Amino acid sequence: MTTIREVAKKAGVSVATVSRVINQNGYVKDSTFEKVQEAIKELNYRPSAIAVSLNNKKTKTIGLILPDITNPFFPELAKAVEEVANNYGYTMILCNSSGTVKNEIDQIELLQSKYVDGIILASDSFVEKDYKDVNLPMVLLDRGANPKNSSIRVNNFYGGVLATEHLLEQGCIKIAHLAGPKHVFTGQQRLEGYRSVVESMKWFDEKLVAYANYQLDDAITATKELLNKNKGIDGIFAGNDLMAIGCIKAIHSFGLSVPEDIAVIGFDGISLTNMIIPELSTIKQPIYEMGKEATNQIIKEIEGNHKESRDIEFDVTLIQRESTNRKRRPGLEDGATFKDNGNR
Amino acid sequence: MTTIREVAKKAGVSVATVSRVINQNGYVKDSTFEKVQEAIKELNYRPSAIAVSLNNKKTKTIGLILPDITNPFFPELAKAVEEVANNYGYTMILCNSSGTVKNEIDQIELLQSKYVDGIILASDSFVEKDYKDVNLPMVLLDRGANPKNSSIRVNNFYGGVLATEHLLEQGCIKIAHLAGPKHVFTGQQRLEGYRSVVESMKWFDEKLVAYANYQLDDAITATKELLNKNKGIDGIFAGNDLMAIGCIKAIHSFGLSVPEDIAVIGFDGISLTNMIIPELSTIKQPIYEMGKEATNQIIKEIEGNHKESRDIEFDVTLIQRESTNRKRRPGLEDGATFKDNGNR
DNA sequence: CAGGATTGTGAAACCGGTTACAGAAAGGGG
DNA sequence: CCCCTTTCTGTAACCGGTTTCACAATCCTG
Repeated sequence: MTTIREVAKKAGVSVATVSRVINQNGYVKDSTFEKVQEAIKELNYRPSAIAVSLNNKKTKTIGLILPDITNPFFPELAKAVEEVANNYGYTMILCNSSGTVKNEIDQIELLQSKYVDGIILASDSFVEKDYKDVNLPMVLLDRGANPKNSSIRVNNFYGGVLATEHLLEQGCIKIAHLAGPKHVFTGQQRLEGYRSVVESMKWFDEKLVAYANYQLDDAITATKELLNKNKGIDGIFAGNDLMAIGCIKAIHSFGLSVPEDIAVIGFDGISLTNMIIPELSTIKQPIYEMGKEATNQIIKEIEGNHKESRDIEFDVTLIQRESTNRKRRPGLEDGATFKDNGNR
Repeated sequence: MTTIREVAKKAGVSVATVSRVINQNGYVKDSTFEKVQEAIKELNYRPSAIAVSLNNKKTKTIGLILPDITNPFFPELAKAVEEVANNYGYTMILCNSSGTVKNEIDQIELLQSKYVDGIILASDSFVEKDYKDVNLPMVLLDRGANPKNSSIRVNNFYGGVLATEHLLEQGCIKIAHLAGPKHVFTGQQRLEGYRSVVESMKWFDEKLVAYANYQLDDAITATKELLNKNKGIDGIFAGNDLMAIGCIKAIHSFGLSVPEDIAVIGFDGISLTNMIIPELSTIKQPIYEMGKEATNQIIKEIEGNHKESRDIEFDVTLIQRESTNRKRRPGLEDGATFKDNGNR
């Protein structure tokens, strides 16, 4: 690798001048500028990002910590972060925390010692007391608010309301909720949304709430149990899309069908939802937007002099698809399956 | 941030001694060692990774370049890379190339100037002449071989054979192939595998091969076209799982069902395949293993003195699920749908 | 044309570590 | 007790840039 001193020698100037040419600051005579540029080109010189970082204490790198990149919610987020970061000349280090607080803390330590300029923490545990000595910009995604850090999230409570009311509108008269883990912020909020709608209804019963860990397999087990313990369930609001898919699989395993026997709605709006059959109704979060905004915010905090932290709440939207479509279109027999009649 | 000099002052020793304590090399008297350790603890000192890197020209960072993290094949790969890298004390920078060669080259340049120690290039374009002046370890994933770099891949040709033969065994008598993009290595190989099995058959016709870009939407369009142009197709081998899902959706839109009317098999073995209904048969690649091995190899090349590059080929396996299950179980009417009879 | 402002350039300190080297202290053998 | 190892520690150079400061050259103005 060529160094700035070699360039200086070749161009017959000092390293200071070369540095000025590279950063286009300070006074440099036109003819000198040319000479240096030429030397740079000839030697195929690129300044060492490390040496630069050692001076200005910026690495142009941000860390993204998330529970598990294989959870379909996160790739879209990661993509947004990476793209926006790249646009601003930053690169992104990705860390899977597996959702445990210990890993999260380790990852934060590691990122700090690698001198990332900021961290986006998209993990979901509640704990925050342990991050006390993180003194670099950090934005929180999908977590409880915190006076010190900016946070990005959606109105999970309202989403829960929306999902539940949608099932009611579709004529469901006994609606269960498959909630996310108890210690997870988003899961709690969505559950509260559901509860606020149904708790006054006469059919409501605490047994209609089950918990699972936001994963498919766990959701299948939990749904089977739910259906065994309760008679007459005709709608399920699942805490996320992955679990909604688990619901559907469990329902099918009982010989029932979706949405005819039981309508199912998820939460998140991952792209998976329109890949499965039946296509899944869901409460959509603007995932890409959230990642984009988180990245904008972290970069603003890194580069801005004033570090005003902000709380940004995005809206969720109901996406209605087949899995909750119980009001059949006129002209179709009840129970018939929809078909696009292609052009064959 | 505290520096090594502050620690030295606090412990009443020189920076050299502190450095010796940190790296546990050289001679240090026990009592001095203790003193220094104590000072380190008290000041909560962590050496700057940047300063260290400046000396030894290692950043303990590897870059992973892939076409698109939202393609479900890649998160699993990324996870493997990240986990193994972490185990060895490395962190991972993630880059989406969007599959274009220009971006790839830009990303490689960027990673080089950030002094990553090695790169895993999991992208799929053919071009390699442009990487001539990459002089740091690089392993190629799912690409054509290259004498200079190690490569990891599966036997895509054999996978194509396996998929096609499986459809034949299931009684299909006119099998189409929805191939990946023409310029992509894996797509070509899989197509060749298919072709080798069917080209001698009397029903074979070039019109049974369609191309799409490995994406869902594109696959839907291509499949519709395929079905319009050919009569009597009863089996489709899709170049990857995402396209297989597109196939199924297209088939449904024609009012046909899978696997009764048309059997469908994919390629990759992403976890999505057992989420959809019907569950998708596929040719499974050991994705996690591949990522793990790629990372092991890159670290070996980084840390090892000898840089023997290796070509590693993994085996693919046929996973049979509902989407190709045309040999009904005894006792079930033809055309009936399978149901687990839960315990309700 | 004198003298201040502006422009152009280089030497050297600095960022925060590692390490070669040299010298001091302690230990061991004759 | 002297001398030679071995153990211990500090000084200073170095990694590859940026930046301050001082000084030189040029320009402008009265």
